[in-house]
Amino acid sequence: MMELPRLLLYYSEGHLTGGHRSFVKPAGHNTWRDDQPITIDDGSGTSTQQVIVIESAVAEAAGPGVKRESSEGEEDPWHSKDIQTRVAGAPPVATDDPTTAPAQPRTRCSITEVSGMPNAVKSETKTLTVHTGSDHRSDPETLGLRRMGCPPVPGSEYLPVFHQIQKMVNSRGDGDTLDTEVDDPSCSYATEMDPGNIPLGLKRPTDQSKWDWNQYSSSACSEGCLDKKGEVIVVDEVTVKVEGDVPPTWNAVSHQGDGHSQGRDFLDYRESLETNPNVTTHSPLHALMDCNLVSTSMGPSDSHGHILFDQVLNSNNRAGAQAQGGGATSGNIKEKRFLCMFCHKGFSCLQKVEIHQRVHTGEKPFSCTQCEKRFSRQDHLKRHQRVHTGEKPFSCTQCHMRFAQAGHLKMHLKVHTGERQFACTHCGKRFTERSYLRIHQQKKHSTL
DNA sequence: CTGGGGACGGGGCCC
DNA sequence: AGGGCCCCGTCCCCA
Repeated sequence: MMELPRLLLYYSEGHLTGGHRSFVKPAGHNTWRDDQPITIDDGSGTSTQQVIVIESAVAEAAGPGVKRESSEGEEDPWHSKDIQTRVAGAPPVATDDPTTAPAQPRTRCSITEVSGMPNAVKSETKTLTVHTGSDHRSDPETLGLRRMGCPPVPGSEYLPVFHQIQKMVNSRGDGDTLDTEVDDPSCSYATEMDPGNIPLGLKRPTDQSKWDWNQYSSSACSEGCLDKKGEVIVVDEVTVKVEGDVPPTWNAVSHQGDGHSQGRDFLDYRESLETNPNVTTHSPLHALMDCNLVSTSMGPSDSHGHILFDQVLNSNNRAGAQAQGGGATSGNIKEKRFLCMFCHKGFSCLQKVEIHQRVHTGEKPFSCTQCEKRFSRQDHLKRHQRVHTGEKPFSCTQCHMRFAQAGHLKMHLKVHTGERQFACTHCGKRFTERSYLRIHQQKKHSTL
């Protein structure tokens, strides 16, 4: 059984925070490189944030004024069983049958029209059902992409398409049709999405093992999509109950490691789903992924669509969820209720998880005006710019050396103190830095 | 080879 | 909530 979740859907249109910028990776490049020219989109356009509150999500779902039109979707064996975030009273609309509907959109799309909001916001969205990975595409036809000259790309990643969708959403703020804003610069890559013109790294790899997460993140995330920050799905707490035990893979070790490997796991996972629509998985990552896709389809989404499961998303799975983040969420879960959709690490607030997710997406919204270098964080940019200004605020009191970073000074002070706290366990040799010790051990004791 | 410094990524915390 | 700072870690380059 499950109770009726109260689902809050946030998304912003071109919402940029803190100097947030989108960036458009040049076509043909699969990874971000510092030396690559990048088109900066300051996102000076609309920056409205819209909130769709779907209360109790019963049949009337979003309540008065909100019309929901569930399209074909699919039953998710896992989510319907284990997560049960599905709206109560909204039984599975359709059973996923890849044999009968192979070309069906794999996302359940709907049009949510929120009345009472300025401009009578209409938004493309999906039902809030969390689907399996085999259900993570929006229907391009439903979304009017064909009319926009953006035919669906078989097997291609859909995030840029969703960007299109978002643009449509923007355009529909005035009640216009979906086909507006075709001249929006962000649509420029729409043609790039054409199957015949899509060397964007969006092709699906034939060999999953060779699939580069950067390829995904840089293409799908940077293809003009990054100006769509802030969309959030918050599965509100308390009302969500979860049935079933923690899936065995919930604590799987496969989602550990560095960010890219996490992303790769994430992608490989989805890849497997795409290549095998019949695959049934129980990975929570899967759930997160699909949630993301739900948010993605809502409009401004991108690969950074934030899946923020509130603290009791998995009231029964908390232990697993805590373990999942490598212990990152093992602290006060109430304080870290925003989960990274990639690694499930918990953060205390939305912005933190947004920033953190750049680890996985590779997004670097902050660019140096003097050297084109880009940074994921503003303070990193500020710190970097000391390279250009020559500013060295940190001075040694013992030798008048100056440093641009506090850490440099701290490290330098060891020269004076003679501190060598890192001792080799093999030969006893001591070093001032852990990295020195590590290198020493690699070279001297690698055979041990 | 080692030490020193520069640069940067990421998390946590404070204001 | 957002910005900034501190801290830690890592990598790289050079003497």
